[in-house]
Amino acid sequence: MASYIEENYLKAIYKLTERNKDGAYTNDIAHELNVKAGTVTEAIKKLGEKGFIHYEKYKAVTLNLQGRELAVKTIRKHRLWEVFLVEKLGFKWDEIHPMAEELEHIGFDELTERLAHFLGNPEFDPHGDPIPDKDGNFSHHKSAKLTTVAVNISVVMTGIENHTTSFLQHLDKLGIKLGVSITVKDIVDFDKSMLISVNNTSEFYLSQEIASNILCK
Amino acid sequence: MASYIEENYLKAIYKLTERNKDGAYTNDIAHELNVKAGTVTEAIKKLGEKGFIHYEKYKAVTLNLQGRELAVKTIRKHRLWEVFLVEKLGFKWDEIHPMAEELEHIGFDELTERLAHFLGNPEFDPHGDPIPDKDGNFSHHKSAKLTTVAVNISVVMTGIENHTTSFLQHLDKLGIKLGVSITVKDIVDFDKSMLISVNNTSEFYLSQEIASNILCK
DNA sequence: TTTAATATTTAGGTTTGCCTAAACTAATTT
DNA sequence: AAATTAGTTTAGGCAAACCTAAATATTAAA
Repeated sequence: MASYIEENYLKAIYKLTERNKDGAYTNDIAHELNVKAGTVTEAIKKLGEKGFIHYEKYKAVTLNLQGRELAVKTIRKHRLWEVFLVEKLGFKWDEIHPMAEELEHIGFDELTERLAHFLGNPEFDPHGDPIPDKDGNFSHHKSAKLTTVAVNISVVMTGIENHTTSFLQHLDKLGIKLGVSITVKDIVDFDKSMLISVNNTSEFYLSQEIASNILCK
Repeated sequence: MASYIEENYLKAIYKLTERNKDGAYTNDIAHELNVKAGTVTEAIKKLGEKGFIHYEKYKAVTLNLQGRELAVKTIRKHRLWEVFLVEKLGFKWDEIHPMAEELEHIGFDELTERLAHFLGNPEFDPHGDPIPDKDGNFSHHKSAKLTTVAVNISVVMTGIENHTTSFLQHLDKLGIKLGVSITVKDIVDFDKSMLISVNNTSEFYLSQEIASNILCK
């Protein structure tokens, strides 16, 4: 049995380990969960004793099998609920995170699987992130950052690398959402900003900062 | 802000106060929540300080406006989620309580209202219990216990007074569910058991104990 | 009305999860 | 290699919820 809070630690460690293969550092976990470093130390020590993670003093922690399974299951639930909130309840993609953050801790396997079935076993959530199946396997669309796309090439928007509300709302305002076609019309030499067209209609400049957070294929 | 646990105290007090207008007693709350009496004393003392209930030493506690609103809102969420679980995910009425018990604590008004709308603003949950609207008003079907129905009278099954899994499963086995028509064919003088027919097809005897937990109109 | 039984509260402990501040370890710079 | 800086852990505290057991109140019975 893992508590609500333990699940959040495992999720944070999972996320950080995706970026840095070595594992997750105390300070980074603390920052991720908005707690202080000392709190993290005692939490990860206990998670180590309980067999969820590999903990050694002064080293980055990594998930072991049990911990990874729980983290992935929590991510699965989070993303399935996000699909529910958008597809069934009509929420927008920038509104759903806090709700999914609570719903993800409801722990009944049968509920999760029936929810998945009800939603048509979706493979991606409303932000384009893959939803692991019940065995923990992720679909993979081999997408690339918009910044890697050359002039005159058209691509399809498939995801984002930044999930903040302000970024999501800005994309909304620009008409950029999952599935739209983006054509790179020009790349400005000076600042690497891009002139793009969306669905061959609207045309505007996009800063490199924004473009680098948009995934396409 | 009230925690998950505080909401459960308020719900328990609400439930007990429905039965006994004087209010809820420490021991009864303890029994309802599976905690010890001493734990309840400190909990209700704090709920009193926070302004959710009226607490006086050695007296039964009652909800004040704020506490009642929160209790009713929690009941609303519980019953809406139960409708979701049965209508959308296909669970049976005897399986849903534990899941709803967790879902009821997800606290986003917008989510609750959209869920209600998605479900068609139901007035009753899968057990026939009324779902309060967003202002806390309950629909009322003026139903009576099956034991009060006379011979040769037909009624419609509208609810239950016992929510245990075993009772629900037994009703399933008998084909008694919300909406079926029940005709009282005979009442046995000896033990007040009833010979009934369900939807004018199957016919069998029902103990007084069971009949007294079935509501009809 | 005194006693006995029942219910409630208080007191002292535990665990979990958080905090701050001090102590320690590791990494980086000079 | 020594010293400074950055990161981690330890220690001592606090609040929420729970426990058990002892002390009080209240209620019911003799």
